[in-house]
Amino acid sequence: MTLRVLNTLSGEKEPFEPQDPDDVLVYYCGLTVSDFAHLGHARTWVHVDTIHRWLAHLGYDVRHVENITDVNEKIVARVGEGELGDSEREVAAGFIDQLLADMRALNLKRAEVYPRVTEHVPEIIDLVETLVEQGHAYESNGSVYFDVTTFDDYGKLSNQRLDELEAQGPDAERAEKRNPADFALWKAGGVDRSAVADHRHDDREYAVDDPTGETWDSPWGEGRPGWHIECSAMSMTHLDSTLDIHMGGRDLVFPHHENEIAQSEAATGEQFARYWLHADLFEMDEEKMSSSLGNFVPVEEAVPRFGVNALRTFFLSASYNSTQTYSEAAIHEAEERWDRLENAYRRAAETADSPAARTTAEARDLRTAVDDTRETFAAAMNDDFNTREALAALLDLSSAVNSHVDAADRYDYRGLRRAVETFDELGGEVLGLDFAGDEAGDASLADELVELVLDVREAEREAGNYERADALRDDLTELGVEIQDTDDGPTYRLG
RNA sequence: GCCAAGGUGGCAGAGUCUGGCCUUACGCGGUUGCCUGCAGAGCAACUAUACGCCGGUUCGAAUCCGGCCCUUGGCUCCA
Repeated sequence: MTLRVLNTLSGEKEPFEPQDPDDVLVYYCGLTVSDFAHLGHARTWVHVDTIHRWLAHLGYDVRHVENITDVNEKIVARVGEGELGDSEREVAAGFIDQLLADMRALNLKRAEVYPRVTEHVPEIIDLVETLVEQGHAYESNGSVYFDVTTFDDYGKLSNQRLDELEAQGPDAERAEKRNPADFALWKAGGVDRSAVADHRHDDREYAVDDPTGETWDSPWGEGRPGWHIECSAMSMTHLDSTLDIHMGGRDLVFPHHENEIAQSEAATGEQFARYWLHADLFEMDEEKMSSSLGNFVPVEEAVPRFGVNALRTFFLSASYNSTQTYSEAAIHEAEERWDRLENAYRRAAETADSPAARTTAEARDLRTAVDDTRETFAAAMNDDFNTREALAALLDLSSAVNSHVDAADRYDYRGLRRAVETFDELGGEVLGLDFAGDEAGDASLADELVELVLDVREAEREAGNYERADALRDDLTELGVEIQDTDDGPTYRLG
């Protein structure tokens, strides 16, 4: 069973074959740090993370690089607000800290490296020089532009035709360009004032009227890197001239990724990325959620509110390559699904530990269900990362566990253990759900106290004092301890 | 205008590439029964024959072909 992925480059699902059979070189276009990350970013992250996890599960050594763009007119505009920092670097640093915290909160696997533009200016200048020497780029007024007419394949990713394209970039740039679709590799002088003005929020006061961004020396004078060039320079620096997988949001296909291909392939003469995977966008009221539209829910707010497991389940309930819409009802539904999984997990783990559990020759129903789940799950993930079906497979296993525990008078120890392992491996390792989270940490004293209260409650129940028993349960519930009575006695979960 | 993705039951959302073995996948919501001192969790069943519209191909189409309508995204910073 081989992995097949939808490649934007061909528009088709293709068998996945990395250059090296053991490694996968993954580059993910990360954020520009001019604002807080929102649920739209979170959704893409979770899918990229799950793809990473599945590749690792298949046995590949995943070399994952994810850039952070910390040079941008929008960041400079934030400097002008005067509250977040006095320089482009300072503002960026604050958002980067938050970004990394958000990623941890979402239980994302760490990338090998998170390269930043400010740390790679020499590599960027080298690459631009190469392109100028090759005749693919030209200087104009101290800026350097890529000449799109020198790259025959321009438009192959987004199916754009040069003569249909509208001019890129701010007005001031256009006069300097040979062709309307040429794009800046290097921008002369300081920050583009008109671009900064565009990014300012109208309803804010500006402490600094004329903020400036950082500039660097270059063969063309003082200046700043263009938007697209950093991804080419950094992916070549940290990975290779040819990537196996390049991922990003659908909104980056054009012009960002198209331009990355042009400048990279022109410079190296090699294919830039073999597979392009694009995550579709997250919508809010039939509009994409975005910082610039102001219609976003920050990750920082959403994680504590909904919980990381419910959020991941929510995002994974739709394909990475289809759009998804924000709605509290939908997130609530995902929370219910997650609860169902977690319930079955605990039930399987607890039942396996009960004295009535043993391995018998008969009653193989659960083991069969586990095998089915693993097979269905793998088939779903191998079919372009169909996470919704993968979740469905685990939910089927949940049903099987529940039916088994409800129906059997002797529990299948091995089947229950295998169910637990499967939840851990597929739900935990691959989908990034945290089954053990509630029991982790130093809850031992809390556990003992809860058990003490439950013992008292059991005694009251046996004595028929249901009012006192229920009062204890209510009190525990209020403290965030959920109680469930089962045939084998009460169980609880610390909220 | 050009390019791309999509329109599936009350909601959400797979399936479309590789026509039938597809089934209101999985789940949420609703109803009923079982279990329970109660609650929760769970189990069983039900929720009138859904696939944007119109044609076509086919023994057979959600799935293929043609046309049309609508939505979203990109062509300006963007995950």
